[in-house]
Amino acid sequence: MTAAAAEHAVPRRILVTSALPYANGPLHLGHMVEAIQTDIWVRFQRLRGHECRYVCAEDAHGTPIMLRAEQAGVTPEALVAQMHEAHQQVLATFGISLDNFYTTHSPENRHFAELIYTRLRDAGHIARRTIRQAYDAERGLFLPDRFIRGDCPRCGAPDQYGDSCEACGATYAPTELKNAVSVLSGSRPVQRESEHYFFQLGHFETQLREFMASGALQPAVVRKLEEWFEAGLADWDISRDSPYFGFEIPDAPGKFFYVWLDAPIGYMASFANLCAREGLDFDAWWQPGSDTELYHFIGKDIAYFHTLFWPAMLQGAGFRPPSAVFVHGFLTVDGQKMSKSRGTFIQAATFARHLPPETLRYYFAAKLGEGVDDLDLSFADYTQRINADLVGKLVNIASRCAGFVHKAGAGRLAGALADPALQQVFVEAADILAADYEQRRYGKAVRQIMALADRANEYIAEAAPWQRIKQPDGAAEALATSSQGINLFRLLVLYLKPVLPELAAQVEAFLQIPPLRWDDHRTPLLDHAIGPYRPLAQRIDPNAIEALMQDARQDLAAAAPPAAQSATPADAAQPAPIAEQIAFDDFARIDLRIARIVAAEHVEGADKLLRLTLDIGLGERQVFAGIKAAYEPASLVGRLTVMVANLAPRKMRFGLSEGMVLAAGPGGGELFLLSPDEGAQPGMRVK
RNA sequence: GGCUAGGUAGCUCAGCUGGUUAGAGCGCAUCACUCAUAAUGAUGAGGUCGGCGGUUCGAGCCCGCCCCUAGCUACCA
Repeated sequence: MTAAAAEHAVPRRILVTSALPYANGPLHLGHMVEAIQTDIWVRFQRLRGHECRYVCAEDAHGTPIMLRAEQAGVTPEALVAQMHEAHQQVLATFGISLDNFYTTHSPENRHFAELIYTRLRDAGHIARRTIRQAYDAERGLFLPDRFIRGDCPRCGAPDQYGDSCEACGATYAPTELKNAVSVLSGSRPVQRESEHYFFQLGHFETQLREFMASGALQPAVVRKLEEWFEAGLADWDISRDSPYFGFEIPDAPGKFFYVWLDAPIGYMASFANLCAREGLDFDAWWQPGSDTELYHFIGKDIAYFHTLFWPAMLQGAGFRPPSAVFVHGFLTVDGQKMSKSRGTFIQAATFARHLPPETLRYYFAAKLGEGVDDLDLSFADYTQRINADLVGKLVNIASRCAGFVHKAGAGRLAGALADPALQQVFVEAADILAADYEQRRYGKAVRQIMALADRANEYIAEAAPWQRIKQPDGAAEALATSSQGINLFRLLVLYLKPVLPELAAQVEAFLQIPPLRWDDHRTPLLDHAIGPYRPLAQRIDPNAIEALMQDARQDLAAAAPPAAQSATPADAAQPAPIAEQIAFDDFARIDLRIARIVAAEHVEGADKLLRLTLDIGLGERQVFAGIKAAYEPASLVGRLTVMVANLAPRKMRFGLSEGMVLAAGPGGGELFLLSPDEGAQPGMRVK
């Protein structure tokens, strides 16, 4: 259906979701890309007069939640409730117009998870197999790969995750890891057998291929899917052993649904909860062949779950598949991946404390398209764009016209348009803009709207009401042209209303009109009293951005887990807490020696390492030190420092490292080697 | 390693099935205006379209190789 046709057809019934945020951390700006993209689409549909419901929920289950709650000394339910509250608040701050923000730890979700599972089971889509898995005997639970760390079996890099090596990129099974330890207890994981339940995805290949060909997916996603089809559709492990925070599988005591099974079912649960509240007919929306539409907005990282497992689960259990899945890319900040260690990790709530949330909606809208491309938040670009587009050209139109409406017309708009042809240009843009919104080409829509704003400013410059009004009979003309300007402004605000609902509400108040609807673009506002103009948007203060960045860094320091291992360098400003007390004997076991650096050189292929040759009196040792960013090799040669001499040698990709040198600092370029005072000699023991 | 997406002016991005001197906004320069939150208007400078090779009468667009960025590699959530 084309957008133009849709406008006059019967209202569509549309259910929209965005991905469930996980209840183990605050929402960040990456979450907001998705929430904003979804909300703009939802608001657009409603503006057009369609029935559009938007639901989401807290993703409450899984091992990380269980452990985090335990660490905080609260129940998982309490942790989830707390995160739920915080997430809901942030979403509201950004104007995300959810009809329901529910939780996967709910009776409705248990009901649908059990229902879908039993239907799949009874239809023969569930298999059972015994698998071997790493188990933490001390803590009494099975370990996900990410909870096992050890040395990479290929390159020997220490302290790598159980599934892949960050140093050399190798992927492997956690059993292949050398010196593997559980990050929970530090104990060595043992292998233990357990029966798991599997969803047989391969049974649905035909339906999934149809789904893929139906136009429900973007071209890039289809190509990715083809790759997955070629690799073969493997069975999906949907069970986890007790203890696990989630729903117990009905016919399997001690087995729980894997969090990813009940997470998407949370869309249904949230909607069912809404239905109960508002008297909607759930089945009318979810039964096969329903004439309602169902859309999921997701990030590209979870495309697999939403384009394979989810449609297969739905169809296998007798529900309708999604009408489409809309996949978006990731957010980068000033060109860099959002990362805690790089300090580019910005919480949504922190942003909202310093900058108006609607400006982020505008900025994202201006850069979002229908593709899966990543989106960069460049603060310089953001500032420029908000100041130039929103304040300089858009709001300025009202600002420069309103005065003349009051001076020349006592606050009442003229009874006729001064330039019907120009008005018509603006009116005719509506269909194209609607099509762009419908196809999620928000950036294109915003560009066109801003081009129209340029036209409006040109018109006003040409009409020059400030000159007309000085002439004896010029008042009527000044009123006519400034009224025309206000009408152009009104259309621009209408077209931007899905993006800027708050601004639109302010403008509706200023114009003293009921809430704008899409169809209103056909009817100009004539012979109508308007209120006095008040500034509708403020320029971005560069200091606010500086303060935001500072706060973001503090959030990180505050959120840094006080865990024993320090995989990421701590913030320099915030000294790490003192470690656990040890006995003198423990200290005495460490053999520290004065060492002279006799050679230092770059290591071919290593990003961070320098190869040091150390003289410790008793011979030479080779040590690889991760200090490349902080020191020029030449500057090190000849100087004295301190090394741990009795550290077990570590085989690294580039050779054997026989000890380590001592340095302080957060890492990167900020590292400071220790030096002994004058007189120390290589080989002396440090006590 | 394999795969997916991207690499176009200082910045952010458009460029339809390959077709004449590659576009927009911002920024910058000059001029104009002074109604407007120093906002607006006019004019202008600025690009070997990541690199190399190929197909073609003709390539930003097609093909091959290479470089860079991001992501996926699905029993991490």
